[in-house]
Amino acid sequence: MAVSTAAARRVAKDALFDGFASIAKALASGRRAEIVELLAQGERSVDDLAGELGQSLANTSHHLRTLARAGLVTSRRDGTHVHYRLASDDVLELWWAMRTVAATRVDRLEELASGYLGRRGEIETISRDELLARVEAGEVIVVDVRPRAEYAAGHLPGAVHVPPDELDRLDALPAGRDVVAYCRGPYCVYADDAVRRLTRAGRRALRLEDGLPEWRHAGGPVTTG
Amino acid sequence: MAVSTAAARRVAKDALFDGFASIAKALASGRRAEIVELLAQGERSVDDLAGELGQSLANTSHHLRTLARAGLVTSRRDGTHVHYRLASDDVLELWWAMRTVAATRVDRLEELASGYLGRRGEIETISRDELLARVEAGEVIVVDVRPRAEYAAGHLPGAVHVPPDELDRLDALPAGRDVVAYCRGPYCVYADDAVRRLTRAGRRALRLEDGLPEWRHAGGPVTTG
DNA sequence: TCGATACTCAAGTGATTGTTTGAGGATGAG
DNA sequence: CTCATCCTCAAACAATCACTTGAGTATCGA
Repeated sequence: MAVSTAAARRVAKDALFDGFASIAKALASGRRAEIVELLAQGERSVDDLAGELGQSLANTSHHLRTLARAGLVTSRRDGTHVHYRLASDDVLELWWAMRTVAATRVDRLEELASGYLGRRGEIETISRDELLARVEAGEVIVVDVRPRAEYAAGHLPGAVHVPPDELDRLDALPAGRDVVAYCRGPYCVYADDAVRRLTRAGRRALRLEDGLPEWRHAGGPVTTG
Repeated sequence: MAVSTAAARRVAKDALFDGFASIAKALASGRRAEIVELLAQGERSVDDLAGELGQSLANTSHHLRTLARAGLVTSRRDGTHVHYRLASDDVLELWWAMRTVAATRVDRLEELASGYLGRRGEIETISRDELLARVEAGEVIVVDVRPRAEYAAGHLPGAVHVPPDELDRLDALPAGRDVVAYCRGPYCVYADDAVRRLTRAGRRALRLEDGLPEWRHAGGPVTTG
């Protein structure tokens, strides 16, 4: 009797921890991690995501259903489109916790990051608090270099929008002030690309340490539309 | 050239996000999640963990090496024993973030939890702050119901140690004060077992909302030895 | 009603993973 | 040295997973 109770507890405990692990399973794919990072900017349709991921529609749909089954995303239908979004802010925090652990614990991560983002040594960064102060002092021009839909879904007040396929518009920014570019987050290339272009043109340019989702989550002011 | 650059970026981005996902992969097993929960109490030897998990030594070793390869745990040799421990507090926070998301987003989780822990409706809980206040007022007896090694590795100052295989020693606790039991964390049975036993015996007993690792991480006082 | 678009589903394939088994390496005791 | 203990490694199997292909469903506009 005591034996069977212990065995039953074992089975129940395994089932409970398999339940916890189901969350990690859902994130245990680079493609699904990319999806979460994209959905952190706001909701997206399936084929929008498929295009951004460079994956087939069917495969993207499959990944999204895996995330939905785990409870990490929800969907809503709008005509023929289905829009997916993160289920809650907890999911964002989990994703960020994962990113943090990866950055500090995975040996090859720095190498992988610079393989995608390029050498970052030359790129100057600025923290949220510093940026807030310099914005209020009117010292900087803030540039949002994310695609249109993401800018529309929310951006820093007063930010100039320069979508990534029109980076040449950076050349027309009024002179005299430093430029701070931001994008999706610390592992997004857009702001790096912008800062490199501006620096090459002889301007002082910096990138915000992290992206809009982190800014919003930290309670920073955000404008939509 | 622009095409090949875009394709190269795609490959590099996939590799980077596969790097992030490697962390989730390491946690994407109920057995490994149990290992992390156990290591949250302090370092443990391989066969100690194997016994606690109800898994073979070889399999436990294999899981530990998977966690080590992902950078989540480290090991040190002591004679014939190899002791594993969590690599950093970030790992703890990641595990807790995962637990939180699971609790709020996985539909079946409540059911799985009560399958292991039993109905918890009747068990009264107390928060960290409340407990600190009542301890300082001398109003409660605090009982640590974890196994010996974990108590030795750190416990609440003044806590009485009643290991889970000697729960009958609860009957000898001095009367007149409420009893607060704590154990490994919110998904550990030991404190529940203790509270149920005390309640059945007619005493007022509560369980601390979470366990020692959460207490320590929140800056609560901890005694070792 | 018809076609087009956006998405989901099912089946299949190659790759990866969890577990067991059995052998082998490292350490300490005698 | 030999033996026992603790742990790791390699091989092998079934189970699971990622992605593709092709078919099927839902919605909208004409």
